[in-house]
Amino acid sequence: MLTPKQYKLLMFINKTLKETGCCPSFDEMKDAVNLKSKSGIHALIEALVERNFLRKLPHKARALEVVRLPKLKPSSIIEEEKKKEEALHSGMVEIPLYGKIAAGPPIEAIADQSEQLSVPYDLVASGQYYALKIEGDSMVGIGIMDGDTVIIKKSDFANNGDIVVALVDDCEATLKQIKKEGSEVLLIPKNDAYEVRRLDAKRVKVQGILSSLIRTYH
Amino acid sequence: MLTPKQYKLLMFINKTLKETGCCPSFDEMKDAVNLKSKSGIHALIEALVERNFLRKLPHKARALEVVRLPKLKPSSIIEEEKKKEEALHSGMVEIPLYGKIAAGPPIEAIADQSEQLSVPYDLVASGQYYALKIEGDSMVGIGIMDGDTVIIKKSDFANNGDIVVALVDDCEATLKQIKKEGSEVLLIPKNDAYEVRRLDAKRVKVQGILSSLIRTYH
DNA sequence: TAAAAAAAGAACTAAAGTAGAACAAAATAG
DNA sequence: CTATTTTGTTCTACTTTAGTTCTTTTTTTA
Repeated sequence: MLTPKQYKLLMFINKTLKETGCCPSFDEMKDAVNLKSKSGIHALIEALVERNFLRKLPHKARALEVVRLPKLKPSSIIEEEKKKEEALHSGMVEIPLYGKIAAGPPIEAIADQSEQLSVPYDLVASGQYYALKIEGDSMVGIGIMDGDTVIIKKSDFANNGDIVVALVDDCEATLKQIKKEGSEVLLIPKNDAYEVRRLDAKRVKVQGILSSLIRTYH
Repeated sequence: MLTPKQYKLLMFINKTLKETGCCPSFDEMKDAVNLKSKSGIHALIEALVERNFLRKLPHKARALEVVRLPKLKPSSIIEEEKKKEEALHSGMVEIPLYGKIAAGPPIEAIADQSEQLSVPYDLVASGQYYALKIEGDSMVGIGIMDGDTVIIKKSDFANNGDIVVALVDDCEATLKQIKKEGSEVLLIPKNDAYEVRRLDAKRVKVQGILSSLIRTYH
């Protein structure tokens, strides 16, 4: 993806911006990556802008912004750092996309053909998560639309009022609001066209709690 | 992003604003950053406004507002968090979070604490984007709820049926479905409790098109 | 060893910073 | 409301700092 020099420069710019709040000049950068001329910096920056790692305000000095950081480090850099442990590195923002949910087969049944989905880190800060695509309109009353992607935090326990992934009779998974009443459980859709289901608690397993939602248009 | 002078001035303005509650004058600023003429302050402020760190209320004296501050971190923490940071932000890009939208002041006028927001790269692959927090329930009919974060693609043009950020009379920004009828424009809420507004096309400016939506629970 | 890529260097262009003054607009005092 | 003061804007001129472009040299590698 990036050459070692590009990577090193990008990291230096990012570090400087965060540490000092202001953007380094070309001369400062050339020292940081051990070049003796700033013409090389120019080429590196052009490459980083073209690859969408940096953005610069045209015709402005010291006006660079880091857009993103690379997913993969150049292999030479990795080897440099291999001494230091780097176990938790990749896969951090990737969570499994299990499939569709509403009425249908249990999510375990489709879990094997899962894709990975990138989500913002702050949505999945602690705990185990997975994603599901919503199918159907039983929850439109609280703004969960057909086609939305929901991010579910794994949990086998839920509080009254939580929106949960509920597995009924080990064969049907739905997203509903949950309410416990004695030995029974209510699964409450959020759409007047659907009816509340009242089930024996033994038949219902909570598989996770709704944590966030992502929707794309067009 | 910032030059050292710009940074120094921004910090001074921010500090003064927090300590005294009122905005320093140009003369006070020129002393604070060791200038002998306030023309330089003017240029610095223009640069900070252009870079979205400051906002000034037009035709007002001492009426500057700090929109955001560059994210700073002590170098020790940076080193410690470097690997983690990389993992967190891989595949993510930063886009500005301007503020709230619904019925109210124009988005330029809000954004008291415009932050940056991390979003998955594939949501904002091409084009310029910004984020807004939804305030109000005028769009619940299509699942856009109070408190949701929407990601808007910058555009001054929209097709019929698009959900857009519309600026009315340069002073009121809302998220609505747009429909053009001759020289008029309809702004269509998606909630029966609200009425469609029919306005002369000249009064309405499109500021962006709804691109995606993120919601977090709890 | 030749071709390609990276780096260095110099010359140039552009932007940022400095200063002062004249002026326009906003805030305030009377 | 008007006069006065405070504050902000604009202009010119200049210095310094920063960024771009080009050619030459060095290094890499096919």
